[in-house]
Amino acid sequence: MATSEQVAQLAGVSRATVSRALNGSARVSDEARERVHAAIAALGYEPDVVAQSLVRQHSRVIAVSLFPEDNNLPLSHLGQTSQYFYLGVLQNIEREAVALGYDLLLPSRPHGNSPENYIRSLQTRRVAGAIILHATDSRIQALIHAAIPTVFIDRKGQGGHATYVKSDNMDGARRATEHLLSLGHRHIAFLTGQTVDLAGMERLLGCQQALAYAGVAPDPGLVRQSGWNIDDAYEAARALLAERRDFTAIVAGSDLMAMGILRALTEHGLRVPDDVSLVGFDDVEFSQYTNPPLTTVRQDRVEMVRAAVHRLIAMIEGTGEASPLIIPTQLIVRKSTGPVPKDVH
Amino acid sequence: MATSEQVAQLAGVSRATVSRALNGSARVSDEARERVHAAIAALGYEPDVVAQSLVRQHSRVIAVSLFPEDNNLPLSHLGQTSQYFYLGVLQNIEREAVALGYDLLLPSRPHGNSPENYIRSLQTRRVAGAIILHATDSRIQALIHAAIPTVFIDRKGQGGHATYVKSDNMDGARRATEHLLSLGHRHIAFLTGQTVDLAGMERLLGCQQALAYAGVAPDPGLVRQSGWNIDDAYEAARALLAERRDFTAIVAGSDLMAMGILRALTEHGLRVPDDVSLVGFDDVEFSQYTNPPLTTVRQDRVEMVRAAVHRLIAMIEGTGEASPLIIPTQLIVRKSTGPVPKDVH
DNA sequence: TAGAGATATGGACACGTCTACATACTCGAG
DNA sequence: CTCGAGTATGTAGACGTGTCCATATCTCTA
Repeated sequence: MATSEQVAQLAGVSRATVSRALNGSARVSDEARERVHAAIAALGYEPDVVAQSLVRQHSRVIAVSLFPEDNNLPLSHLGQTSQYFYLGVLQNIEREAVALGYDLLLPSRPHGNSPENYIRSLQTRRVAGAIILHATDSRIQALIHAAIPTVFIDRKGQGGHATYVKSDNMDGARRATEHLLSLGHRHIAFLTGQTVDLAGMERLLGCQQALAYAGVAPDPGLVRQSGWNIDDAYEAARALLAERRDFTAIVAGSDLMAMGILRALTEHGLRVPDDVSLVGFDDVEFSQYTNPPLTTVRQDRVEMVRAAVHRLIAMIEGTGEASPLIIPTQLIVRKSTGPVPKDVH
Repeated sequence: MATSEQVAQLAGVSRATVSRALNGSARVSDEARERVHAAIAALGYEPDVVAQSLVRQHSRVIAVSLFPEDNNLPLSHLGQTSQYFYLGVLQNIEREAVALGYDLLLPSRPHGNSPENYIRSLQTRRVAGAIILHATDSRIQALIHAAIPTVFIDRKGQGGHATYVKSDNMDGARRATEHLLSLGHRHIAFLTGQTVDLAGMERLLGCQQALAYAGVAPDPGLVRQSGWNIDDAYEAARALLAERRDFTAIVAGSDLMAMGILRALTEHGLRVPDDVSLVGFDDVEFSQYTNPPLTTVRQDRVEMVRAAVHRLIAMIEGTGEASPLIIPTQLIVRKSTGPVPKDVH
């Protein structure tokens, strides 16, 4: 591990000149620059990132909060969307950040998970900014209050150094519902995760809005909440079926939930889409492999993450805008939706 | 952000005493220690991790290589096991590492993805060790050659500062095959991913070993390789079916591949398990939700990661053993396997 | 030719922490 | 009382880099 001192010695210049030749902060003669680069190549020198962070008072590191604050839940309970959503998000974050020369950090929290400790751990690591996927309201507030550039994904958090990027959940749910309405469905159930989660509430509202616009009276008995995972949705669907309610279509809060619902319907002897139509949300990779392939609302993960990373870096480097962004969704029609059956069961 | 200087001033001692009181490297009087801790509490002081890393010449940071070296492939082509395997792995790594006070880092590679550049980026960041999931042979060799403590997951890499943790792929495949043999199957096809991948080769060997032990002559025409993803397996299964070969059971190289195969079988009018039995590998969460639920070989991800992190930290801190570990697998019998049909199709 | 201005470079300090060494103090034994 | 051993603490350098400031060199003009 060569140091800039050794480079300077070999090149016959001072360390200051080496530093300038590398960072281009001031003018260096062509001759000196050439000698420095030759020495760097000869020694295989690379600047010590840690020392740079110390003297520059900040590092090119972005903290990522990918898992819930209390990372003790099984993955299947990760959160509002499916767990499988997040690996794709992380991969995209990695690709974008790495291309821009930023490291990703998942910091440890030696003193516990309180918002204050989380902030402090970011500060002592001289993190340049943070991308937050799961966060309680108190952590959101703490991050906004601290002067750390932050972008929230799928959470609304906005302030001096914070902004957010999210999908247009309401519009997506509206489109899913309109799709069902256009197929003739009038009795549409909505099974979602907790509406305390922003996405859950927005998707419910979008669904209700479409019904209202079409002049269909909403039936409160057809709206159910459960956990966002397969099992809970399965149970919720079974409960709904047991009540023998009148419906010909279901909008699910997520693709995973749709899979649980699909299973409950199949076990109950109902065919999809012949007897009941089903729409999911997310467009997880598996959705095209369910039986039947799932009609769903696609979230644009690539664009979501691209926008988040670029907004964060704009905030870090003080260039460009950091306004919130709502990303459009897209209805993907596959085989789980069809015309309303002639004889309502 | 308070510094140790300010703490020292408030406590009426020198910076050295503050440092000693925190790190316990030498004796400090009870009175001084108490005053220091009071000052720390009053100022909300926390040591600067960056400065510590610089002076200590190492940091409590573990680099994680989660994605393929060229992170430009779609997730569905991630590698030998399914992508969904890896989020679980990362979550477990996070939980273990964070509990032990280590940060996780996904380093950027400013100068490209060559093994040398990767090593160098780890060194300049003063990383304490690395956990590697995807790696080419050349990167494995480079890591072993560098003096960075490393644990490979599902790759065999061993040397001075490197060891590995992997599932017992051969035994798992053997068990899966024996399960089919015990159900009466004699014509068993094996569809796997590339056997250049260690796991692919081992699983193939395990399958063949079980056949040999049972005295069943292997049919080379029933062994196929494709990509590890759903689509490629689907195509491979279709090709196999088009050849009208004689088989009553299939062992798939992974659960994802099994899903593609399942689809091909279903489209071909074959029922699972009535006409053909099917076994997967991995026990991805979705496997219990396919139709029918998939019989598969479970890899113990939690134990795998726990062992990897603990081995790495043992190597970093110079305590404990760093021997390779082969983790047992477990056969999970669900509904995709059944007795051999009376009339072979 | 002298002086001004531009340009190139080196010296020295700073970032925040750890630690080897030196120093001051305490206490008991001879 | 003195000396030595043991304990507690302060001083000063080190880690590897960036950058301000001063200095040296060069070029051009009056």
